[in-house]
Amino acid sequence: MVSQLGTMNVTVAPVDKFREFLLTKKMRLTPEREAVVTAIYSSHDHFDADQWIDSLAGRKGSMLASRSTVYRTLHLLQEAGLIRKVARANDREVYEHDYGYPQHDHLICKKCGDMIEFPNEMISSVLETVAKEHGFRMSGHRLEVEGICANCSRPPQRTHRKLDMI
Amino acid sequence: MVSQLGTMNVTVAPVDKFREFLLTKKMRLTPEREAVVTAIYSSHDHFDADQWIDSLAGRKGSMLASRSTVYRTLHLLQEAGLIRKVARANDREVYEHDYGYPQHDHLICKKCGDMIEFPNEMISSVLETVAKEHGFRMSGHRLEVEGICANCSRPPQRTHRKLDMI
DNA sequence: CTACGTGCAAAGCTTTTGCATGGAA
DNA sequence: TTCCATGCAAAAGCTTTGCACGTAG
Repeated sequence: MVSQLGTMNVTVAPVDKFREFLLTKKMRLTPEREAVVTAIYSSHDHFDADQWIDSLAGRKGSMLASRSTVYRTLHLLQEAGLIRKVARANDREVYEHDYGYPQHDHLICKKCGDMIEFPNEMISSVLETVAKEHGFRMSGHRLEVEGICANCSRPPQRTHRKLDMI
Repeated sequence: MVSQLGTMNVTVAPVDKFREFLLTKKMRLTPEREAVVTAIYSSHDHFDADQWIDSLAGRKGSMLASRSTVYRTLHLLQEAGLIRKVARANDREVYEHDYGYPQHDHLICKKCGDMIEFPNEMISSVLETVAKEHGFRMSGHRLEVEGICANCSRPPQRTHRKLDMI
């Protein structure tokens, strides 16, 4: 059957893929692990551990997963190929979905911190060539392009407020 | 006059460039800062903070620069464009010279940790195109290609010892 | 005399780990 | 019963920072 997740070009939902992965390691898809996966796949934004710790372990009464479990699950999800580290911001690892979405890298604005995705077929093919030349078995890459985004490099021109006519 | 540093294609020695940079910030090239620069530029290997802390702050009697100073100087050297972060290994930032050497990126073996440099003109030009398309003012990039190096991917074939014939 | 620098030690932060408890098979 | 998992709290480990003292100009 086909996935009901419109934008994704996969047939197996992330949670299911994760379950499969866990099976191969004799591990279980616990409610906690499921909560983490669900949370992470509820949106396609970049994220770091803390975000989910806040929302999953934050509320005292109804904890969905503890800090430790979030971290532990993040590792598992990486192994499973469901997420990957894309950058490092504020001393935290930044992750993103790595399943069901086209390959891309990021332009990172060092002023506003915005991360702009761009497709990386060109780069991948260059890297494959390079790797082959070196007898290097490439398994992945991480490319952070640093600079100032269009918005932030606009001249002083005060940040558009309601009324912009003097 | 021309640099006496054979392999480098610069006319101003690193230390001097650093001094110039410091001047623009009303800072001084202290003996400690000089020691750090000298140490770092004594070889072209990749390095992390700890390496220099060990060798500069290690000996009790004759400390050349303290832990704090090494870290502080590393930041300055980055600002000055003399070094750059290239990767992250063992939870430490890995730096390399970023002055007087041709642009390149790295293939990083996740087995032995070896870092293989390769020229990146192709990649840079792709990135410049991409950046332009997004009105992004690129100032640099960091590319880590992960995989297994030729050496490590060779079949079991025991690591060549002295006698390799049975 | 004033501003810049340094070393020391303590603090900061994210991420990891040890341990006792709890639950699925 | 036997593992696999979790939460809590403490530990780890790199890097940063506050502070008091020195010292170049």
